[in-house]
Amino acid sequence: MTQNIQVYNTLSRKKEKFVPINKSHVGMYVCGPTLYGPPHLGHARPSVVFDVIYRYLLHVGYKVRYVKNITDVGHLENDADAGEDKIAKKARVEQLEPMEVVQKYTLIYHENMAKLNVLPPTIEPRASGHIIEQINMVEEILKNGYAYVANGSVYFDVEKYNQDHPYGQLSGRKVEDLLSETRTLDGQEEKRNSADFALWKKASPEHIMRWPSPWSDGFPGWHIECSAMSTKYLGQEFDIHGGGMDLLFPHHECEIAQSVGSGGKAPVKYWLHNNMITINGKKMGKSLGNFINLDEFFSGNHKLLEQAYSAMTIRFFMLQAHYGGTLDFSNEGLKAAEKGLNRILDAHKVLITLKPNGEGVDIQPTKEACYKAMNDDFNTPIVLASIFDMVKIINSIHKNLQFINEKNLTLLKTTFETFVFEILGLKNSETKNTSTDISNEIMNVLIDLRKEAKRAKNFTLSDSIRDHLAKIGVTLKDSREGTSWEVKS
RNA sequence: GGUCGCGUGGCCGAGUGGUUAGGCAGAGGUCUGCAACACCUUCUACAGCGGUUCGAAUCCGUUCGCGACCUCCA
Repeated sequence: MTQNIQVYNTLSRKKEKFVPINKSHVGMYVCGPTLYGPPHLGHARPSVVFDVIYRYLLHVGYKVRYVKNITDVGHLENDADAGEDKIAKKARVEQLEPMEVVQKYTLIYHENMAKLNVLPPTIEPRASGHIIEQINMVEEILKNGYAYVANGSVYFDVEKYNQDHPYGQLSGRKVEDLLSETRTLDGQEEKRNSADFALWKKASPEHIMRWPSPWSDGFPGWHIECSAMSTKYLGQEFDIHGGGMDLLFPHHECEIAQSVGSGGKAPVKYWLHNNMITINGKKMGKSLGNFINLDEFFSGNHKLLEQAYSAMTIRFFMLQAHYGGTLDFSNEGLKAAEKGLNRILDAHKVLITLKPNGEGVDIQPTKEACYKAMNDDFNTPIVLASIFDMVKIINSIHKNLQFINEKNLTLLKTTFETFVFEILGLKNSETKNTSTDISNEIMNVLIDLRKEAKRAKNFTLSDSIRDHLAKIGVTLKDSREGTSWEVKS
Protein backbone atom coordinates (compact mmCIF):
# COMPACT_ATOMS: atom_id res chain seq x y z
CA MET A 1 0.00 0.00 0.00
CA THR A 2 1.52 3.29 -1.00
CA GLN A 3 0.35 6.52 0.50
CA ASN A 4 1.54 9.96 -0.41
CA ILE A 5 2.53 11.15 3.05
CA GLN A 6 3.46 14.78 3.63
CA VAL A 7 5.38 15.71 6.76
CA TYR A 8 6.27 19.11 8.17
CA ASN A 9 10.04 19.18 8.30
CA THR A 10 11.40 21.60 10.87
CA LEU A 11 14.64 21.75 8.88
CA SER A 12 12.95 23.30 5.84
CA ARG A 13 9.95 24.81 7.68
CA LYS A 14 7.78 23.26 4.98
CA LYS A 15 5.66 20.25 4.36
CA GLU A 16 7.58 17.73 2.29
CA LYS A 17 6.70 14.48 0.62
CA PHE A 18 7.87 11.62 2.80
CA VAL A 19 10.28 9.40 0.88
CA PRO A 20 12.31 7.06 3.08
CA ILE A 21 15.98 6.54 2.35
CA ASN A 22 15.26 2.83 1.91
CA LYS A 23 12.16 2.12 -0.07
CA SER A 24 10.47 -0.19 2.41
CA HIS A 25 12.29 0.52 5.68
CA VAL A 26 11.97 3.55 7.91
CA GLY A 27 14.38 4.55 10.66
CA MET A 28 12.87 6.74 13.34
CA TYR A 29 14.55 8.13 16.45
CA VAL A 30 12.65 9.95 19.18
CA CYS A 31 14.20 11.65 22.19
CA GLY A 32 12.88 9.87 25.23
CA PRO A 33 12.60 11.04 28.80
CA THR A 34 15.23 11.78 31.40
CA LEU A 35 13.94 9.60 34.19
CA TYR A 36 14.66 11.34 37.42
CA GLY A 37 11.01 11.81 38.34
CA PRO A 38 7.60 10.38 37.65
CA PRO A 39 6.36 10.90 34.10
CA HIS A 40 3.97 13.80 33.62
CA LEU A 41 1.50 14.94 31.01
CA GLY A 42 4.28 16.57 29.02
CA HIS A 43 5.96 13.20 28.56
CA ALA A 44 2.74 11.72 27.25
CA ARG A 45 2.50 14.05 24.28
CA PRO A 46 5.56 12.98 22.24
CA SER A 47 4.91 9.40 23.26
CA VAL A 48 1.38 9.49 21.90
CA VAL A 49 2.23 11.64 18.88
CA PHE A 50 5.09 9.48 17.67
CA ASP A 51 3.23 6.32 18.61
CA VAL A 52 0.51 7.30 16.15
CA ILE A 53 3.11 8.13 13.50
CA TYR A 54 4.80 4.77 14.15
CA ARG A 55 1.46 2.96 13.96
CA TYR A 56 0.55 4.69 10.72
CA LEU A 57 3.88 3.95 9.05
CA LEU A 58 3.44 0.30 10.01
CA HIS A 59 -0.13 0.35 8.75
CA VAL A 60 0.80 1.62 5.30
CA GLY A 61 3.31 -1.17 5.02
CA TYR A 62 6.71 0.16 6.09
CA LYS A 63 9.06 -1.88 8.17
CA VAL A 64 9.97 0.54 10.92
CA ARG A 65 12.86 0.53 13.33
CA TYR A 66 11.69 2.85 16.06
CA VAL A 67 14.38 3.86 18.53
CA LYS A 68 13.40 5.81 21.62
CA ASN A 69 16.04 6.32 24.24
CA ILE A 70 15.96 6.54 27.98
CA THR A 71 18.37 9.11 29.29
CA ASP A 72 19.82 8.03 32.59
CA VAL A 73 22.98 10.10 32.65
CA GLY A 74 24.03 13.61 31.82
CA HIS A 75 21.99 16.83 31.70
CA LEU A 76 23.02 19.59 34.02
CA GLU A 77 20.65 21.45 36.24
CA ASN A 78 20.19 25.15 36.38
CA ASP A 79 19.73 25.78 40.07
CA ALA A 80 22.14 26.28 42.91
CA ASP A 81 23.69 22.91 42.21
CA ALA A 82 24.50 23.76 38.64
CA GLY A 83 27.03 21.37 37.25
CA GLU A 84 25.71 18.38 39.10
CA ASP A 85 24.16 15.53 37.20
CA LYS A 86 20.38 15.44 37.59
CA ILE A 87 20.26 11.76 38.32
CA ALA A 88 23.09 12.03 40.81
CA LYS A 89 21.36 14.86 42.61
CA LYS A 90 18.13 12.98 42.98
CA ALA A 91 20.05 9.96 44.17
CA ARG A 92 21.72 11.95 46.92
CA VAL A 93 18.39 13.25 48.11
CA GLU A 94 16.78 9.88 48.29
CA GLN A 95 19.88 8.02 49.44
CA LEU A 96 19.73 5.65 46.52
CA GLU A 97 22.10 4.44 43.91
CA PRO A 98 21.57 6.43 40.69
CA MET A 99 20.57 3.33 38.82
CA GLU A 100 17.93 2.61 41.47
CA VAL A 101 16.35 5.95 40.74
CA VAL A 102 16.39 5.27 37.04
CA GLN A 103 15.01 1.77 37.52
CA LYS A 104 12.20 3.03 39.73
CA TYR A 105 11.04 5.67 37.31
CA THR A 106 11.59 3.48 34.27
CA LEU A 107 9.11 0.99 35.65
CA ILE A 108 6.54 3.70 36.30
CA TYR A 109 7.19 5.15 32.85
CA HIS A 110 6.62 1.81 31.16
CA GLU A 111 3.49 1.24 33.19
CA ASN A 112 2.13 4.67 32.24
CA MET A 113 2.97 4.16 28.58
CA ALA A 114 1.19 0.82 28.55
CA LYS A 115 -1.91 2.45 30.04
CA LEU A 116 -1.78 5.06 27.29
CA ASN A 117 -1.61 2.16 24.82
CA VAL A 118 1.72 3.43 23.54
CA LEU A 119 3.50 0.64 21.68
CA PRO A 120 7.01 -0.03 22.93
CA PRO A 121 9.74 1.13 20.55
CA THR A 122 11.64 -1.57 18.74
CA ILE A 123 14.81 -0.50 20.56
CA GLU A 124 14.93 1.41 23.84
CA PRO A 125 18.59 2.16 24.43
CA ARG A 126 19.98 3.77 27.56
CA ALA A 127 22.64 6.42 27.61
CA SER A 128 24.53 4.66 30.41
CA GLY A 129 24.72 1.53 28.28
CA HIS A 130 26.42 3.37 25.46
CA ILE A 131 29.31 5.16 27.13
CA ILE A 132 31.82 3.46 24.84
CA GLU A 133 29.97 4.56 21.72
CA GLN A 134 29.79 8.09 23.05
CA ILE A 135 33.50 8.17 23.85
CA ASN A 136 34.25 6.86 20.37
CA MET A 137 32.19 9.59 18.82
CA VAL A 138 33.93 12.27 20.87
CA GLU A 139 37.26 10.87 19.69
CA GLU A 140 36.10 11.09 16.09
CA ILE A 141 35.08 14.71 16.54
CA LEU A 142 38.42 15.51 18.20
CA LYS A 143 40.27 13.78 15.37
CA ASN A 144 38.39 15.91 12.86
CA GLY A 145 39.41 19.04 14.72
CA TYR A 146 35.96 20.18 15.83
CA ALA A 147 36.57 19.79 19.54
CA TYR A 148 39.21 20.58 22.15
CA VAL A 149 40.19 19.28 25.55
CA ALA A 150 40.20 21.64 28.50
CA ASN A 151 41.02 20.49 31.99
CA GLY A 152 39.78 16.95 31.47
CA SER A 153 36.59 18.02 29.71
CA VAL A 154 35.96 18.03 25.98
CA TYR A 155 34.07 20.82 24.24
CA PHE A 156 32.67 21.11 20.78
CA ASP A 157 34.23 24.01 18.87
CA VAL A 158 31.23 25.69 17.30
CA GLU A 159 33.20 28.50 15.66
CA LYS A 160 35.65 26.08 14.02
CA TYR A 161 32.85 23.81 12.90
CA ASN A 162 30.92 26.71 11.44
CA GLN A 163 33.84 27.51 9.15
CA ASP A 164 33.28 24.19 7.36
CA HIS A 165 29.60 23.45 7.98
CA PRO A 166 26.69 25.73 8.74
CA TYR A 167 25.71 25.60 12.40
CA GLY A 168 22.23 26.65 13.46
CA GLN A 169 20.24 25.66 10.39
CA LEU A 170 17.66 23.63 12.23
CA SER A 171 16.83 26.25 14.82
CA GLY A 172 17.48 29.27 12.64
CA ARG A 173 20.30 30.65 14.79
CA LYS A 174 23.20 32.68 13.60
CA VAL A 175 26.56 31.74 14.98
CA GLU A 176 27.66 35.35 15.38
CA ASP A 177 24.65 35.95 17.63
CA LEU A 178 25.46 32.89 19.69
CA LEU A 179 29.09 33.89 20.01
CA SER A 180 28.13 37.31 21.31
CA GLU A 181 26.09 35.78 24.11
CA THR A 182 27.57 37.25 27.24
CA ARG A 183 25.85 35.49 30.09
CA THR A 184 28.08 33.62 32.48
CA LEU A 185 27.15 30.04 33.05
CA ASP A 186 28.86 27.25 34.87
CA GLY A 187 31.96 25.91 33.18
CA GLN A 188 32.10 28.82 30.75
CA GLU A 189 35.65 29.69 31.68
CA GLU A 190 36.87 26.41 30.15
CA LYS A 191 35.16 27.11 26.86
CA ARG A 192 36.70 29.09 24.05
CA ASN A 193 33.28 30.43 23.14
CA SER A 194 30.02 30.57 24.99
CA ALA A 195 28.32 28.73 22.14
CA ASP A 196 30.58 25.70 22.60
CA PHE A 197 29.00 22.74 24.32
CA ALA A 198 30.36 19.85 26.32
CA LEU A 199 31.02 16.46 24.79
CA TRP A 200 32.61 15.07 27.93
CA LYS A 201 32.62 16.52 31.41
CA LYS A 202 35.19 15.79 34.08
CA ALA A 203 33.42 14.68 37.23
CA SER A 204 33.84 16.63 40.41
CA PRO A 205 34.87 14.53 43.42
CA GLU A 206 31.32 14.35 44.81
CA HIS A 207 29.79 13.38 41.47
CA ILE A 208 28.82 9.73 41.75
CA MET A 209 27.98 8.89 38.16
CA ARG A 210 31.32 8.60 36.39
CA TRP A 211 33.15 6.55 33.83
CA PRO A 212 36.76 6.37 32.80
CA SER A 213 37.68 8.02 29.52
CA PRO A 214 40.84 9.14 27.72
CA TRP A 215 40.36 12.62 29.18
CA SER A 216 39.14 12.14 32.74
CA ASP A 217 36.86 10.18 35.01
CA GLY A 218 33.63 11.85 34.06
CA PHE A 219 30.42 11.61 32.17
CA PRO A 220 29.20 12.27 28.65
CA GLY A 221 27.94 15.64 27.49
CA TRP A 222 24.34 16.66 27.28
CA HIS A 223 23.68 15.86 23.64
CA ILE A 224 26.11 13.17 22.60
CA GLU A 225 24.02 10.20 23.72
CA CYS A 226 21.34 10.72 21.09
CA SER A 227 23.92 11.11 18.35
CA ALA A 228 25.81 8.00 19.41
CA MET A 229 22.74 5.82 19.83
CA SER A 230 20.94 6.95 16.69
CA THR A 231 24.09 6.33 14.66
CA LYS A 232 24.57 2.92 16.22
CA TYR A 233 21.07 1.65 15.55
CA LEU A 234 19.91 3.64 12.53
CA GLY A 235 23.12 4.51 10.74
CA GLN A 236 24.75 7.80 9.85
CA GLU A 237 21.71 8.83 7.86
CA PHE A 238 18.15 7.98 8.82
CA ASP A 239 14.64 9.14 8.05
CA ILE A 240 12.83 10.66 11.00
CA HIS A 241 14.02 12.29 14.18
CA GLY A 242 11.32 13.37 16.58
CA GLY A 243 11.06 15.11 19.89
CA GLY A 244 9.60 18.05 21.73
CA MET A 245 10.01 21.53 20.35
CA ASP A 246 11.89 22.55 23.45
CA LEU A 247 14.69 20.24 22.33
CA LEU A 248 15.12 22.01 19.02
CA PHE A 249 17.84 24.20 20.42
CA PRO A 250 20.35 23.39 21.59
CA HIS A 251 19.82 19.62 21.79
CA HIS A 252 18.92 18.76 18.20
CA GLU A 253 21.15 21.43 16.73
CA CYS A 254 24.05 19.90 18.62
CA GLU A 255 23.11 16.43 17.44
CA ILE A 256 23.46 17.55 13.85
CA ALA A 257 26.81 19.19 14.57
CA GLN A 258 28.08 16.09 16.37
CA SER A 259 27.06 13.75 13.59
CA VAL A 260 28.47 15.95 10.87
CA GLY A 261 31.54 16.62 12.99
CA SER A 262 32.23 12.91 13.43
CA GLY A 263 30.87 11.11 10.39
CA GLY A 264 30.65 14.01 7.98
CA LYS A 265 27.00 13.50 7.16
CA ALA A 266 23.83 15.27 8.19
CA PRO A 267 22.04 12.53 10.12
CA VAL A 268 18.36 13.22 9.63
CA LYS A 269 16.13 13.62 6.59
CA TYR A 270 12.96 14.73 8.37
CA TRP A 271 12.92 16.53 11.71
CA LEU A 272 9.53 16.35 13.40
CA HIS A 273 8.70 18.30 16.53
CA ASN A 274 5.69 18.09 18.75
CA ASN A 275 4.56 21.27 20.48
CA MET A 276 4.13 21.78 24.19
CA ILE A 277 1.27 21.14 26.55
CA THR A 278 0.36 24.31 28.33
CA ILE A 279 -1.41 24.89 31.58
CA ASN A 280 -3.12 28.24 31.79
CA GLY A 281 -1.19 29.20 28.70
CA LYS A 282 2.20 28.41 30.21
CA LYS A 283 4.38 25.49 29.29
CA MET A 284 3.99 22.51 31.56
CA GLY A 285 7.43 21.47 32.63
CA LYS A 286 9.59 20.11 35.35
CA SER A 287 11.52 23.29 35.71
CA LEU A 288 8.39 25.38 36.14
CA GLY A 289 6.94 23.02 38.71
CA ASN A 290 3.46 23.25 37.21
CA PHE A 291 3.23 19.75 35.81
CA ILE A 292 0.75 17.04 36.64
CA ASN A 293 2.00 13.46 36.82
CA LEU A 294 0.25 10.83 34.77
CA ASP A 295 -0.56 8.79 37.86
CA GLU A 296 -2.20 11.88 39.30
CA PHE A 297 -4.44 12.07 36.25
CA PHE A 298 -5.37 8.42 36.60
CA SER A 299 -6.25 8.89 40.27
CA GLY A 300 -7.59 12.44 40.09
CA ASN A 301 -5.35 13.26 43.02
CA HIS A 302 -4.09 16.76 42.19
CA LYS A 303 -5.37 20.16 43.18
CA LEU A 304 -5.91 21.21 39.56
CA LEU A 305 -7.96 18.14 38.70
CA GLU A 306 -11.69 18.08 39.26
CA GLN A 307 -11.86 14.33 38.68
CA ALA A 308 -9.81 11.35 37.59
CA TYR A 309 -9.18 10.95 33.88
CA SER A 310 -8.46 7.64 32.24
CA ALA A 311 -5.37 7.10 30.15
CA MET A 312 -7.56 6.74 27.07
CA THR A 313 -9.21 10.10 27.78
CA ILE A 314 -5.76 11.69 27.88
CA ARG A 315 -4.75 9.94 24.66
CA PHE A 316 -7.94 11.08 22.95
CA PHE A 317 -7.51 14.61 24.29
CA MET A 318 -4.09 14.80 22.65
CA LEU A 319 -5.30 13.36 19.36
CA GLN A 320 -7.93 16.09 19.13
CA ALA A 321 -5.16 18.60 18.52
CA HIS A 322 -2.54 18.57 15.79
CA TYR A 323 0.88 17.67 17.20
CA GLY A 324 2.45 20.85 15.86
CA GLY A 325 0.32 23.20 17.95
CA THR A 326 0.28 23.88 21.65
CA LEU A 327 -2.43 22.12 23.59
CA ASP A 328 -3.87 23.80 26.62
CA PHE A 329 -4.82 21.65 29.56
CA SER A 330 -8.22 22.19 31.17
CA ASN A 331 -10.75 20.16 33.09
CA GLU A 332 -13.39 21.29 30.64
CA GLY A 333 -11.39 20.07 27.68
CA LEU A 334 -10.68 16.71 29.29
CA LYS A 335 -14.30 16.18 30.23
CA ALA A 336 -15.35 16.95 26.68
CA ALA A 337 -12.73 14.47 25.48
CA GLU A 338 -14.04 11.82 27.84
CA LYS A 339 -17.56 12.16 26.48
CA GLY A 340 -16.47 12.21 22.88
CA LEU A 341 -14.29 9.13 23.37
CA ASN A 342 -17.15 7.25 25.01
CA ARG A 343 -19.39 8.05 22.09
CA ILE A 344 -16.88 6.48 19.73
CA LEU A 345 -16.40 3.40 21.88
CA ASP A 346 -20.15 2.99 22.40
CA ALA A 347 -20.68 3.27 18.67
CA HIS A 348 -18.29 0.38 18.14
CA LYS A 349 -20.42 -1.85 20.35
CA VAL A 350 -23.35 -0.99 18.13
CA LEU A 351 -21.28 -1.44 14.98
CA ILE A 352 -20.44 -5.08 15.69
CA THR A 353 -24.16 -5.91 15.95
CA LEU A 354 -25.17 -4.22 12.69
CA LYS A 355 -26.61 -6.16 9.75
CA PRO A 356 -26.98 -4.90 6.20
CA ASN A 357 -30.37 -3.20 5.89
CA GLY A 358 -30.51 -2.00 2.31
CA GLU A 359 -28.87 0.33 -0.15
CA GLY A 360 -27.74 3.75 0.98
CA VAL A 361 -24.58 5.13 2.49
CA ASP A 362 -21.26 4.99 0.69
CA ILE A 363 -18.32 4.61 3.08
CA GLN A 364 -15.55 4.96 0.49
CA PRO A 365 -15.38 8.80 0.72
CA THR A 366 -15.12 8.62 4.51
CA LYS A 367 -12.31 6.10 4.26
CA GLU A 368 -10.48 8.28 1.78
CA ALA A 369 -10.92 11.31 4.04
CA CYS A 370 -9.26 9.39 6.87
CA TYR A 371 -6.23 8.50 4.78
CA LYS A 372 -6.03 11.98 3.34
CA ALA A 373 -5.95 13.45 6.82
CA MET A 374 -3.24 11.08 8.05
CA ASN A 375 -1.21 11.67 4.91
CA ASP A 376 -1.36 15.40 5.54
CA ASP A 377 1.20 15.53 8.35
CA PHE A 378 -0.69 13.07 10.53
CA ASN A 379 -3.70 15.30 11.08
CA THR A 380 -5.50 13.31 13.75
CA PRO A 381 -8.18 15.96 14.51
CA ILE A 382 -9.42 15.62 10.94
CA VAL A 383 -9.39 11.84 11.24
CA LEU A 384 -11.50 12.14 14.36
CA ALA A 385 -14.00 14.32 12.53
CA SER A 386 -14.43 11.51 10.00
CA ILE A 387 -14.70 8.98 12.80
CA PHE A 388 -17.52 11.01 14.33
CA ASP A 389 -19.18 10.99 10.91
CA MET A 390 -19.02 7.20 11.08
CA VAL A 391 -20.44 7.25 14.61
CA LYS A 392 -23.42 9.14 13.30
CA ILE A 393 -23.82 6.70 10.42
CA ILE A 394 -23.57 3.70 12.75
CA ASN A 395 -26.22 4.99 15.12
CA SER A 396 -28.51 5.95 12.25
CA ILE A 397 -28.26 2.52 10.65
CA HIS A 398 -28.97 1.00 14.04
CA LYS A 399 -32.21 2.98 14.13
CA ASN A 400 -32.99 2.22 10.50
CA LEU A 401 -32.73 5.90 9.65
CA GLN A 402 -29.93 5.19 7.18
CA PHE A 403 -29.31 2.12 5.07
CA ILE A 404 -26.20 0.17 4.19
CA ASN A 405 -25.44 -2.83 2.03
CA GLU A 406 -23.11 -5.66 2.95
CA LYS A 407 -20.12 -4.33 1.03
CA ASN A 408 -20.29 -0.92 2.67
CA LEU A 409 -20.95 -2.40 6.09
CA THR A 410 -17.75 -4.43 5.80
CA LEU A 411 -15.91 -1.31 4.68
CA LEU A 412 -17.39 0.64 7.57
CA LYS A 413 -16.22 -1.96 10.07
CA THR A 414 -12.68 -2.21 8.70
CA THR A 415 -12.29 1.54 8.32
CA PHE A 416 -13.65 2.28 11.77
CA GLU A 417 -11.60 -0.39 13.50
CA THR A 418 -8.44 0.35 11.53
CA PHE A 419 -8.42 4.02 12.39
CA VAL A 420 -9.85 3.96 15.90
CA PHE A 421 -7.96 0.98 17.28
CA GLU A 422 -5.01 0.23 15.03
CA ILE A 423 -3.84 3.70 14.03
CA LEU A 424 -5.09 6.07 16.72
CA GLY A 425 -4.55 3.35 19.30
CA LEU A 426 -7.74 3.95 21.24
CA LYS A 427 -9.29 1.13 23.23
CA ASN A 428 -11.93 0.39 25.79
CA SER A 429 -10.63 1.16 29.23
CA GLU A 430 -9.83 -1.93 31.17
CA THR A 431 -12.26 -1.13 33.96
CA LYS A 432 -15.25 -1.42 31.73
CA ASN A 433 -15.16 -5.08 30.84
CA THR A 434 -15.43 -6.56 34.27
CA SER A 435 -18.39 -8.69 33.41
CA THR A 436 -18.29 -12.35 34.31
CA ASP A 437 -20.83 -15.02 33.61
CA ILE A 438 -22.32 -14.60 37.05
CA SER A 439 -22.67 -10.83 36.85
CA ASN A 440 -24.22 -11.25 33.41
CA GLU A 441 -26.77 -13.64 34.84
CA ILE A 442 -27.51 -11.34 37.77
CA MET A 443 -27.99 -8.44 35.40
CA ASN A 444 -30.36 -10.48 33.26
CA VAL A 445 -32.43 -11.26 36.33
CA LEU A 446 -32.60 -7.56 37.27
CA ILE A 447 -33.43 -6.48 33.73
CA ASP A 448 -36.21 -9.06 33.54
CA LEU A 449 -37.59 -7.97 36.90
CA ARG A 450 -37.64 -4.36 35.75
CA LYS A 451 -39.34 -5.37 32.53
CA GLU A 452 -42.03 -7.17 34.52
CA ALA A 453 -42.46 -4.15 36.77
CA LYS A 454 -42.82 -1.88 33.75
CA ARG A 455 -45.35 -4.19 32.19
CA ALA A 456 -47.34 -4.01 35.44
CA LYS A 457 -46.89 -0.21 35.38
CA ASN A 458 -45.06 -0.42 38.67
CA PHE A 459 -42.70 2.41 37.75
CA THR A 460 -41.67 2.97 41.33
CA LEU A 461 -40.07 -0.45 41.32
CA SER A 462 -38.66 -0.21 37.80
CA ASP A 463 -37.09 3.17 38.47
CA SER A 464 -35.77 1.97 41.78
CA ILE A 465 -33.93 -0.83 40.01
CA ARG A 466 -32.52 1.57 37.44
CA ASP A 467 -31.51 4.19 40.00
CA HIS A 468 -29.86 1.73 42.33
CA LEU A 469 -27.84 0.29 39.50
CA ALA A 470 -26.90 3.78 38.37
CA LYS A 471 -25.66 4.52 41.86
CA ILE A 472 -23.15 1.67 41.67
CA GLY A 473 -22.08 2.70 38.18
CA VAL A 474 -24.20 0.43 36.03
CA THR A 475 -26.10 2.18 33.25
CA LEU A 476 -29.16 0.59 31.67
CA LYS A 477 -29.78 1.45 28.04
CA ASP A 478 -33.25 0.85 26.66
CA SER A 479 -33.82 0.31 22.99
CA ARG A 480 -36.32 -1.30 20.69
CA GLU A 481 -34.47 -4.62 20.91
CA GLY A 482 -34.43 -4.66 24.68
CA THR A 483 -32.25 -3.40 27.47
CA SER A 484 -28.48 -3.55 27.57
CA TRP A 485 -26.15 -2.49 30.33
CA GLU A 486 -22.66 -1.27 30.85
CA VAL A 487 -20.35 -0.34 33.68
CA LYS A 488 -19.13 3.23 33.54
CA SER A 489 -15.62 3.60 34.84
C1' G B 1 17.60 42.09 23.46
C1' G B 2 17.86 38.03 19.37
C1' U B 3 15.10 34.00 16.77
C1' C B 4 10.48 31.65 15.88
C1' G B 5 5.35 30.88 16.40
C1' C B 6 0.29 31.96 17.75
C1' G B 7 -4.44 35.03 18.32
C1' U B 8 -11.08 31.10 15.23
C1' G B 9 -17.87 30.94 18.04
C1' G B 10 -19.51 29.68 25.69
C1' C B 11 -15.01 25.98 25.99
C1' C B 12 -11.48 22.77 23.29
C1' G B 13 -9.70 22.66 18.63
C1' A B 14 -9.26 21.85 12.50
C1' G B 15 -9.02 24.30 7.99
C1' U B 16 -8.56 27.79 4.18
C1' G B 17 -8.52 33.01 -1.17
C1' G B 18 -15.45 32.03 -2.92
C1' U B 19 -18.64 25.76 -0.61
C1' U B 20 -20.82 22.29 7.01
C1' A B 21 -14.69 21.01 10.19
C1' G B 22 -15.37 18.00 14.50
C1' G B 23 -16.07 17.38 19.87
C1' C B 24 -18.15 19.41 24.48
C1' A B 25 -21.78 22.82 26.25
C1' G B 26 -26.73 25.64 24.99
C1' A B 27 -31.81 25.74 22.42
C1' G B 28 -35.99 23.17 19.96
C1' G B 29 -37.86 18.43 18.39
C1' U B 30 -38.32 12.73 17.75
C1' C B 31 -38.00 8.42 20.84
C1' U B 32 -39.50 7.05 26.30
C1' G B 33 -44.37 5.68 31.38
C1' C B 34 -40.55 9.50 32.93
C1' A B 35 -35.50 9.47 31.84
C1' A B 36 -30.70 8.02 29.91
C1' C B 37 -28.74 6.65 25.09
C1' A B 38 -29.41 7.76 20.08
C1' C B 39 -31.28 10.63 15.96
C1' C B 40 -33.04 15.36 13.54
C1' U B 41 -32.92 20.77 13.52
C1' U B 42 -30.50 24.99 15.46
C1' C B 43 -27.60 29.64 17.84
C1' U B 44 -22.70 31.98 19.10
C1' A B 45 -16.49 32.81 14.71
C1' C B 46 -12.28 33.81 12.46
C1' A B 47 -7.78 40.06 17.69
C1' G B 48 -7.77 45.66 15.74
C1' C B 49 -6.53 48.78 11.51
C1' G B 50 -4.93 49.41 6.51
C1' G B 51 -3.77 47.11 1.61
C1' U B 52 -3.93 43.36 -2.68
C1' U B 53 -8.38 40.96 -5.04
C1' C B 54 -14.46 40.42 -8.51
C1' G B 55 -14.14 38.22 -3.54
C1' A B 56 -9.96 37.39 2.59
C1' A B 57 -11.02 34.64 8.45
C1' U B 58 -7.43 32.66 4.65
C1' C B 59 -2.25 36.69 0.98
C1' C B 60 0.72 41.45 2.31
C1' G B 61 1.73 45.45 5.81
C1' U B 62 0.92 47.26 10.59
C1' U B 63 -0.87 47.68 15.78
C1' C B 64 -2.17 45.22 20.13
C1' G B 65 -2.11 40.74 23.05
C1' C B 66 0.08 35.88 24.16
C1' G B 67 3.65 32.07 24.05
C1' A B 68 8.20 29.15 22.97
C1' C B 69 13.50 28.89 22.42
C1' C B 70 18.11 31.50 23.44
C1' U B 71 20.10 27.49 30.36
C1' C B 72 18.12 21.36 31.99
C1' C B 73 13.24 20.34 29.95
C1' A B 74 8.74 16.28 26.09
